[in-house]
Amino acid sequence: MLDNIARLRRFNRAVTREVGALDHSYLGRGRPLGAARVLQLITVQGTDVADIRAKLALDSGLLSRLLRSLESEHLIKLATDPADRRRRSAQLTPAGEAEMQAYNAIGYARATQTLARAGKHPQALIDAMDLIATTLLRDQLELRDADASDPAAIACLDAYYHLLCEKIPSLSRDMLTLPLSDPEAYRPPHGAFLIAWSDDLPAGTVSLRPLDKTTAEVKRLWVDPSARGQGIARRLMHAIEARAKSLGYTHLKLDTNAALTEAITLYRRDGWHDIPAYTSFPATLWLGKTL
Amino acid sequence: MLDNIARLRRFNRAVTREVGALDHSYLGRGRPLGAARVLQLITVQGTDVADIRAKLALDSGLLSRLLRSLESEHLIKLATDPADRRRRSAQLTPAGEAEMQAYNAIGYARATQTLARAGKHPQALIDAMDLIATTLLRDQLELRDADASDPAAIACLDAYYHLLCEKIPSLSRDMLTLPLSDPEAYRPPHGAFLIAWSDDLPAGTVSLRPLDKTTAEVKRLWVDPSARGQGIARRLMHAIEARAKSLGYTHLKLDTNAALTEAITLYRRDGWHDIPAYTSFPATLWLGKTL
DNA sequence: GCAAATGCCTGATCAAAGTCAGATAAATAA
DNA sequence: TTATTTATCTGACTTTGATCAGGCATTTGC
Repeated sequence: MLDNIARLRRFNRAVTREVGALDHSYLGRGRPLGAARVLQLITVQGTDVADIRAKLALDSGLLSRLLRSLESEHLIKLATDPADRRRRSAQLTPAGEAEMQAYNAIGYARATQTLARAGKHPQALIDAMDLIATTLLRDQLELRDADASDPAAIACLDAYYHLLCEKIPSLSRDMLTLPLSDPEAYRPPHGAFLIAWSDDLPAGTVSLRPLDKTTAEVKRLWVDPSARGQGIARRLMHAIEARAKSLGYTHLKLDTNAALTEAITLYRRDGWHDIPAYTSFPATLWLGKTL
Repeated sequence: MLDNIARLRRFNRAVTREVGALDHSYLGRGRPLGAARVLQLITVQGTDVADIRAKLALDSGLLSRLLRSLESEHLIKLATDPADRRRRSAQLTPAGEAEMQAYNAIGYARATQTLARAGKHPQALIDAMDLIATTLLRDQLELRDADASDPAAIACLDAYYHLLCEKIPSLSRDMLTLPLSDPEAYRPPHGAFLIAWSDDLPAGTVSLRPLDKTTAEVKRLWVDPSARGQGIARRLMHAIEARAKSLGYTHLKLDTNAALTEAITLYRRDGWHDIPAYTSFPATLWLGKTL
């Protein structure tokens, strides 16, 4: 354990250097770091000023000035929120978009440089970073509704299918098509599609579709490998069960494959019980739960 | 690749938060961060002011003022270096030591807290951190001479023996004793013991002991698992060969076990060739090289 | 021996970031 | 309605960190 502390402190020092170097490179565009950080949170669609303040933990006075300095550079436009006219939201101008692109290019270049230092095993470095990011952002995990046809949803499902094919040898990737043929089934008011976000990366997903008036089916529970062991699957399951309840269902079903042992352990521990088969291959196990 | 960049940037954000939180907790002792950072580099034995400046990349004027502020708090004493009276070195006073202890306690507490967030697999988190730290500090790796009876050397050898026992089933840990029975053999002017330091963590080691006037033996090449794949073993071997040469040897020998395949690949690629057996179990392969 | 370089110190100045006490306007609760 | 809360802005101020030019004592190179 003592040794672990030494390792952790070395990590802190190494990463402080790295972050410092990144910050320094962000200064190359003649703008203090604070302003650059604020700019990077502003989107073309418009970002709530309150959101920025919360994310960066800034004093309202300081943020106000930073925003005005960005406005005087014509990078953003400030507008009052029509719904609540005390609130303001910041919006990127075309010039602001170009400036963002420039910052992204810097980040991209530095990231490439960092990966190049990984030597023979760049993927191992990325995996390690993922694990750390997911762990540190654990309490920031956010479950949000998505549409089954969103790019993020499709990316999750693709990863999920990939995993299935690895675990179930007799299953081949071309038996599973994307996007889903029935996205409508996963939309309100009868279905749902939840994504668990860690920062801006999808870490897991689960979905719900109607079977009949009182019964819905839980489909495609998936958690990114780098985010396992943190209870994300359980959070997703609890969320989707709560959603099913609020949509008026009284019974839930799901089908799974005996190869997915961790998931099955989770289901059973959460009160799911065996039911008769209601689907075919690749399903080999069928579970139900009364809400 | 694009996805990797997104992952890397998420890592940056996660870790910036974490480092920021640590920095913030260091402020709890009524001293600006700069002064705290300087203080943490100063030892009871005395630290060269020039070293501090190099490590923190500080302006000499700024450092001078920070040192004086620490001195006025009676935490350090400044003395001119007797060997070069332009140089100065800073030394912790007892009060300074106590203050350092307090900072260490803060770091320890935060580290414990971070590890607690790792959930079921804290060791996986530490391993990931190690991999990242070693990668990022790759160009800061420093080879330094050590004594075979140093605690750091013994820790390295212990890890090495552990690895040997894993790789060679018929070998048991109690057949290998520490500390070494012949530390004298690894001291100048006839032997050497090198440790590769990544920040303040030993990442690898190799040693040299005399066999006769013209021949020395390379012993115990080891690289920490978290630091593999970065050419550290090769750097250690090249350094020890250069050292052997400068000590006047013309021939090198080593014994190893067929189970240590990566090491053997390295030896052969670096011009080592088979020689007759000159030791017994656990050795199963003997190599030589002419300098 | 002397010029140049080195290591550190001093004083002046600056930008960035953060803090705080109000001011203003809008929304909300009583 | 009125009082309170909320979201933002403004102005005054401070600390921190950084830069730069010059000064001084010492060491090094020739």
